[in-house]
Amino acid sequence: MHDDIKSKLNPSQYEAVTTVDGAVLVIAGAGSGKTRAIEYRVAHLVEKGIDPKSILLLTFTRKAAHEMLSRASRHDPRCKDVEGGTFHSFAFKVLKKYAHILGLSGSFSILDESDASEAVHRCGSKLDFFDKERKTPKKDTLRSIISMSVNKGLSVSDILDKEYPHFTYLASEIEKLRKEYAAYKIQKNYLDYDDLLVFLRILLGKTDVHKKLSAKYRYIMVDEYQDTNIIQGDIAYLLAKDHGNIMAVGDDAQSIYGFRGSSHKNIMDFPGKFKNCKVIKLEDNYRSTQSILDIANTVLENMNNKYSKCLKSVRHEEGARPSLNFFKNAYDEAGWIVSRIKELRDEGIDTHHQAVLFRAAYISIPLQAELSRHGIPYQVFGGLKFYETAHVKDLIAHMKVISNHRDEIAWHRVLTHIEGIGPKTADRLTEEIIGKSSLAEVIDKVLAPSDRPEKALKNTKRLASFLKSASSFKVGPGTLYDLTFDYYFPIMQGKFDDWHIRLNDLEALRQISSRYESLAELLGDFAIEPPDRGVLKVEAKSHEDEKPIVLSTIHSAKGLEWDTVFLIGLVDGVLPSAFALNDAESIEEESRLLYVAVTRAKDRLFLSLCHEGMRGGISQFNKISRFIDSSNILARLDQNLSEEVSDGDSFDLDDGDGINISYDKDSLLKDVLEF
DNA sequence: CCGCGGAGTGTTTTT
DNA sequence: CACTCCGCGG
Repeated sequence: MHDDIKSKLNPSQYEAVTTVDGAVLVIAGAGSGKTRAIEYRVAHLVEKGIDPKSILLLTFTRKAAHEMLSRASRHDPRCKDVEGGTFHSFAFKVLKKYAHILGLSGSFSILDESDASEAVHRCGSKLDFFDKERKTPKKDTLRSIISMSVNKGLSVSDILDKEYPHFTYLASEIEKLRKEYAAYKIQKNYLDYDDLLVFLRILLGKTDVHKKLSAKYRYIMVDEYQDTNIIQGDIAYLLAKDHGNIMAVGDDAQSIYGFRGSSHKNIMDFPGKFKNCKVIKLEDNYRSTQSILDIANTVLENMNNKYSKCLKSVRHEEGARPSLNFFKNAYDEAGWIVSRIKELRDEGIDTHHQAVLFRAAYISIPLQAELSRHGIPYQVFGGLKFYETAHVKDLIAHMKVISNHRDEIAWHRVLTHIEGIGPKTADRLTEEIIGKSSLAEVIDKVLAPSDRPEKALKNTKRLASFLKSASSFKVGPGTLYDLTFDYYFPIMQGKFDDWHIRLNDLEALRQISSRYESLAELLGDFAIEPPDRGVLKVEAKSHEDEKPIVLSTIHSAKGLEWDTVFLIGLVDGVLPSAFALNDAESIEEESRLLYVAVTRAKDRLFLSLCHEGMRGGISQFNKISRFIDSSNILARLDQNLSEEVSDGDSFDLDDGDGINISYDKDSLLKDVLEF
């Protein structure tokens, strides 16, 4: 192994890998072999005889943790016992064990974003916050204001000044609401995503739990450190302060999570927090050709905050010049990308070595349609998760009330799906339900009485019998799913016109459920480490074993790389996002996002945009992104107009000149109605 | 009090 | 375009 290390790493990587004790900050430019350094370091520690269970690897996504540990396991199988995960999943695990120290039950439920909004709404109603006489923020906005104040460590009024100046007059009331919401969650044994971090910090900072944890985890590693927020930074510090063995890895130029409170200050302050912190820089780029890096470097150069980085390719290849491609509309663009993908595939670049990246998931919809049309399988990362869709949330809510019969948010959802029961009755019943000591009692005492209208009665009975069979004998999550589905299916058909499409998601949920041993585990994982939206099944006749091409938001593409990258939607309002245009700091983050996107490409980079944009149903002319429309970037790109690049694949119709007009409106209507 | 239909609104990124 | 909010009829 040792010779292996020396031959496979450059001197800086080698130093990072072989520094075992003390604090180390690794500043790693894009493509500089950061993942490789972590992979080898984990393997090296284990080889040295360090117990893998005493190594903790905190990453930003579960995917990243999994990737690094499975790579490390190839060097030494013991590496699979290393603890790895996101801050949130780690917090979940620790809190399950130690929540009682904070006076909380270990069987808390996790509120996802929409649950949290519901909860905020309940608290607001209780405080008579929603006054019809005045304009108040919606529940989602309130939740996000409160969350931002937690994650950025600022007061509600600071957040309002910055993000919602028109609501500043409500500052003290929203502050009150924030407190009410916090109290509500503690009382109901709910934790939202922020609480996981906040409570872990309290546990580590104010109790002796940090002693136990730092005795257990002797070696801490944190990836993507530039994307941690203040709370996460504190957690890392508290975990490591007793022994000082911590390695943080990051790149300040790739900080793209400012919107949820990440702060590049963490990375700057890191060396000051730990004595004798070693700082190692990885600067050589192993990934991309020089002409791709030239674009990346120019993006950095154009920013106000200067980053000292200048990426240099060690591949010694100029490579193909990246191109900028203009299209009339999204369909032309999609058609062109699909034919280019096929071309490259025929040249031997497999589709899973290609990726299409975008700022926001909705940008990719026309492309998804085009890929399906051509039978090319694809997988979408980022954007709306399938667990956030209404039908999946519905089904999960039914499983939640079985897991925790005091989950009032889940009950409310379940009850309002019964015909004849509306929000008011649901509130009243929920109130009764949470006073009961068991689900059986709920079924007998609350759901049985018959003082309701005929229709509601029948449906309540159906619910009661479903709950009885689902809870009366020990059913595993798989069986429970089936029972829940049988109950929910007719409701779903009534609620959604497109229920048949939604069945796909439920099928995915069925498969996931059947893999779990316990319901509590399923629900916990579902909130914290949600599965990605499944591969879209496309009948790929000629290329059956073809791996899907990745379509991903730039955020979700972090840390990954492909031979060929298509970056679409390079217009003002998309990248940079319309949301960021008023604020210099946000604009900077958008341009770091562009930096992250272009540095994902190894060999080929295609930038594109289309001029026909839709906003709120009104079409408008899209302007080229301000980041691209600068002479030093344009000079490095080959530019193609859509006429030159379009091929025979898209529809090419003339305007029908020369065909006799044989219809008037009446005869058209007549023909239409015939069918 | 429920549920339907019409009007209005705002639209990112993730755990 | 999709989701939420509001007002009215049953």
